[in-house]
Amino acid sequence: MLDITALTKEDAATCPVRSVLSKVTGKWQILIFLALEDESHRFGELKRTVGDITPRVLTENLKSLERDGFLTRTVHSGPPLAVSYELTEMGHSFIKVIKPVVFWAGDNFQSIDAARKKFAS
Amino acid sequence: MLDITALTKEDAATCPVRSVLSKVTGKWQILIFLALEDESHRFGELKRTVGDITPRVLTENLKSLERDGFLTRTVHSGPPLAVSYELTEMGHSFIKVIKPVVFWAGDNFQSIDAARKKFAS
DNA sequence: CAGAATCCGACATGATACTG
DNA sequence: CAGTATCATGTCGGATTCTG
Repeated sequence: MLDITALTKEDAATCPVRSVLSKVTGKWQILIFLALEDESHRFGELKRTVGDITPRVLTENLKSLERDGFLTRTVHSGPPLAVSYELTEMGHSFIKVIKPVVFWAGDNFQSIDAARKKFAS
Repeated sequence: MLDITALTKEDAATCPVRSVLSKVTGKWQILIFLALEDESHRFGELKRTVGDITPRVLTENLKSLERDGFLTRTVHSGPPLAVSYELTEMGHSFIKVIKPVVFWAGDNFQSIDAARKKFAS
């Protein structure tokens, strides 16, 4: 088993596992990762692709991911002003381990739903 | 690419991916999973193993994981009263896909930390 | 176009005290 | 032992408005 004690009593800034998990614990990050998997996108494109996200929240998420080295932000001087976001090598590496979780979710949602219904009864 | 539109505009109750990710978005669930990976544990054991978690929060987490079929709760009539928690087959299946993420975190934390320092400058 | 500023509400967690 | 009950708080996301 992993050394659990090494993961406890630490905040997200210092605990490796929590630091990484925090990149997908939000409501939108996983969608951002998937949107950027194959190609870079501009701010507005991301906003449309991801869905109902507000610009403030999108900016916040992108800044967090950029800050931790998962993606890069590139400004193309306008006008019109354009800013593109692209996954880094680390971002691509991360998506490789997180996608199985996404697929697992698709494969097992029925079971989870069944468990919920059973538990309710 | 995955069909992102299928993942948007849905709450955690109906979106497969978010429903599953919500099992590790909390501060404690991953620790609970790892603690139960090799053997079942009683409430008090879990509390000590996981660390500074309060009984209220531990109960809440365990109930959520039980409700969705990741673990089972077994009452052994006392006295003394004993309640043991054990991963289900689905729980074990899930830990298989989530552990690579944990390992990835250990392998890449240095890079994340470096990116943070660089970004700050 | 790509954000920033401000205000607000919801939910997860923490602290403390109590119980079958 | 294994929880439950209350109260307090902090962070994340949502809505709205404004700007280089």
